[in-house]
Amino acid sequence: MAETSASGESLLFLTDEQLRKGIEAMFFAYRGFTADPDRILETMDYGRAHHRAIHFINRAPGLTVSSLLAMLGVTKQSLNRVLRTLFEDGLVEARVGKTDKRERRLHLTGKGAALERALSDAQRARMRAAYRAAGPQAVQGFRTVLEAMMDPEMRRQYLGLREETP
Amino acid sequence: MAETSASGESLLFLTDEQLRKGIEAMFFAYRGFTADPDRILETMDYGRAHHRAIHFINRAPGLTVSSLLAMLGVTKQSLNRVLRTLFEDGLVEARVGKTDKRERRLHLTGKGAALERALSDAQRARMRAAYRAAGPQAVQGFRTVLEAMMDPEMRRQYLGLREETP
DNA sequence: TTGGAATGTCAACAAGGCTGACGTAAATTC
DNA sequence: GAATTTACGTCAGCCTTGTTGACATTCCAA
Repeated sequence: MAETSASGESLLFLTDEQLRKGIEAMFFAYRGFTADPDRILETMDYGRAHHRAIHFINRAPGLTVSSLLAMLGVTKQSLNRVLRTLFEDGLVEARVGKTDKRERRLHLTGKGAALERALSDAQRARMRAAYRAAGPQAVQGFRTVLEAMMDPEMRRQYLGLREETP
Repeated sequence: MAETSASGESLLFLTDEQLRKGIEAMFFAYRGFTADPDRILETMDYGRAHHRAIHFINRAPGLTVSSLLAMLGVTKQSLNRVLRTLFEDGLVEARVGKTDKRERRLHLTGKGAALERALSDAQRARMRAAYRAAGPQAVQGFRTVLEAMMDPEMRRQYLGLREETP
């Protein structure tokens, strides 16, 4: 089929059919992407929202509630409901900001870090298998397309994250 | 940085750091992926669930409720709530199956097709821009990784879809 | 000192998942 | 021809996670 030989300077890869395939690939792949952590989470009383919070707190320990808010793209009320249960269950702790005492700097506890590891191990295992099956070239392309698909603001977040401990 | 030169036979692209980046890329990109249709949908009284139903009905006109169910991976109660509003609003119609009269074959009406076009135009525009920015090579890799990331059953669905009018 | 930022909280609501139970018509099997 | 299975619809109730709006507190900064 001509459609699979999307190489060189032709624009065959931009046909509506190709685009539709990309759309469906995103849909089905995202399901796979979340399936493994979801299975772990449902045994506890947590959902995907908890996973996301835990992920980003682990990723940038000491981040403030408002930066977490910005990354997750939800309202503070929504995030708070999640954070509260994580506090109560002793997975996350908040330390008052040093320079600005209004801020609450978020950190995983040992217990929280353990759950994070379990979740991301599961998710990484799938990602690793996919990467391995596809090869480095494909992975490079995968990341390139995903970056181009983000909203500009999100792309900034994605590219610019670093440890927040000013 | 060494991490960006994931080429050749090295396995640098399989480091935890690379995998984490892939995970976050999926998260942020999926947000962008759904953002444009979501904006259209919220002006009407619809949500992402309606979009998904409409997409797959358009994609395989005449499919049965149970195959749609299998593709979406939700319960019939959940799908039915969505389908009912689509029937009521005259976007989708159900025709009794010819050979098996228990089946309800789903089709978009003109109105439904119009909405589908609006939604997928918006979504394709972003996908097209991303594809164009990334180039054919990257697109190839993108699709390869996504396919590898799906659950096997979903991969079958993804690869095997065709017009259902037996 | 005063305005605004960072945060928490209460209340109410909606979408869209889920389970369980039940009903009906049509097909299939015995 | 009767019994079972399949394809679907529906009622009821529950949960998570998102939303808006309103209000309080604390603290930084001009």
